[in-house]
Amino acid sequence: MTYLNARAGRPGPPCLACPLRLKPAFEDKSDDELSFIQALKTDHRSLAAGSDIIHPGQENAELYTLYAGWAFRYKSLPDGRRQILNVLLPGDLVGLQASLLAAAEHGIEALTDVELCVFPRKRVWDLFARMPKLAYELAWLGSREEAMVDDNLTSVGQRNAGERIAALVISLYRRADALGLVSEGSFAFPLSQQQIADALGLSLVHTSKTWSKLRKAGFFAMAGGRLTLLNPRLTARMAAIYDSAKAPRPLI
Amino acid sequence: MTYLNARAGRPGPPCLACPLRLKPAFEDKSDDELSFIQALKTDHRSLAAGSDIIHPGQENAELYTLYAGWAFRYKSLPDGRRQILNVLLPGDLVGLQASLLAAAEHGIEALTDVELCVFPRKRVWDLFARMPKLAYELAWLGSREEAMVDDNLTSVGQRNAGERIAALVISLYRRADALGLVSEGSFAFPLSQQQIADALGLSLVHTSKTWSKLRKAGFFAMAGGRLTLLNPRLTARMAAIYDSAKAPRPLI
DNA sequence: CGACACTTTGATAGTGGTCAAAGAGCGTGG
DNA sequence: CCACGCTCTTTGACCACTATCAAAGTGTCG
Repeated sequence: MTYLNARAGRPGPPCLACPLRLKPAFEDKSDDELSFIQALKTDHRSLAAGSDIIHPGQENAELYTLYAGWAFRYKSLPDGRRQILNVLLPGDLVGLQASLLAAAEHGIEALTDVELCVFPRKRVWDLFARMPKLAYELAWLGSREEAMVDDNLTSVGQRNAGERIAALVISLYRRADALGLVSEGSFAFPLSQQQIADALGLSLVHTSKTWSKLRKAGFFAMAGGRLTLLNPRLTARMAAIYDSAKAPRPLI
Repeated sequence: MTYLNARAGRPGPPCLACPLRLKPAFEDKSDDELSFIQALKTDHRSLAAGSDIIHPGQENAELYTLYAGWAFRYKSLPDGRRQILNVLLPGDLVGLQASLLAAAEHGIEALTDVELCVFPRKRVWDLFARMPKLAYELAWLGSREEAMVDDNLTSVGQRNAGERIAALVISLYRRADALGLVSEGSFAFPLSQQQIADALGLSLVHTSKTWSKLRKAGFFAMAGGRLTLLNPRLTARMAAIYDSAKAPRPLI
């Protein structure tokens, strides 16, 4: 996070060959649409972990696509408290809200080193004018992000510490899985406990205690920055808490 | 909320004469766009307070505009806990997320008796194809709603009970004010304490205690279902907590 | 090895939850 | 007109979950 804070200009692969297209989570695009996107894209940019992709209050924010790495949206209060609103994974749109609204009401920070595809704000309008199908998908992606914030809010407002952590882990596991990022039940989990605390509205200390309680109860394990979901039965109970399906019992 | 649960067919005013257009909050539309909207609108519907506008899990939800009254989006957990995600005021879009996503991941309930303008889901696509400017505004409204959920999440995750209530009251006051719903410092405030609790992630009892503490401290008063913001100095301090401006002190 | 960031643990305090019951407000029906 | 039932609000007592404070432990990197 020191010397390379905004390495730009590296071309990245052409959109036609974008590896994200291969993932099951991504719909097929027509050649027309792909070349339009390709023309829209003005840059491929790398940022180090910890740097701001969008500053709080920034005007004229650009629109990005997260090509590689993790990021998160957050909102700060004047006294330093901050809330992580949602986590962004490869393929997610970065800064749609900021590019539609006059000024960003939140910040976006790189959680790991990231690579971004850059689309200038002005051309977002072109996209609406000329590629309604893509515009529709943009709106769809926006709704999807809102649904994730909805989930988080429900967690933070209604669940206790253990349930919140379980829900977060499961949600990230599923999203990582959909991207093919899970191998042998484990996936890279770059969130620090402070960041988990900020995402769940908990204190760092309580997060640490609850986190290790869940680990010791056999829900999951951490090793080498990777998280493994253990014990399918327990995991299923965690999922029951996460899904709107069946009645929960206390987690621990 | 008994006999009239979905009185439909009443025409409502033509969009050209929509009273919401007169409010400063609403941008001018061209005649073209207005007649397009008018053609899109298939119904004008009344619902009683307490009824569901969109059921949780509902598929093929229609898109609405809230013509009159208040509503709220919510999300329930299997055991009955529920989180109110945001409050909808006249002029707000209802069900954008539900109409873009395959199935609604939340419910929307009428808080007061409401009147809705109905737009069929299928035609939302027409709007993207033929009226890019309107589509852009739709996406803009979606981002605006997400920003409101962001605020709520930050409140619930980071603020204590008194601050949460203050932030909610101020935010609603400002929105009501922008719609011309405030007269002499007071506005209709139809939320029950249970609903406030559900919105803020608090228990009913604690909400009641904190609410009356704020009242007794002279922040606001309730009478006849209307809330009055008292004491500009205290209000300014409440606003300071709400705005991302200056460092807060304890509220009470 | 030391600096630094992050995690863990123990002790203590407080915000907010739960339980229980009483008080207000309001429409319906005797 | 008042009683009854219903919903919503208020209050008190008690307890638990979570925050705060403090300090030690672990790991990584130059």
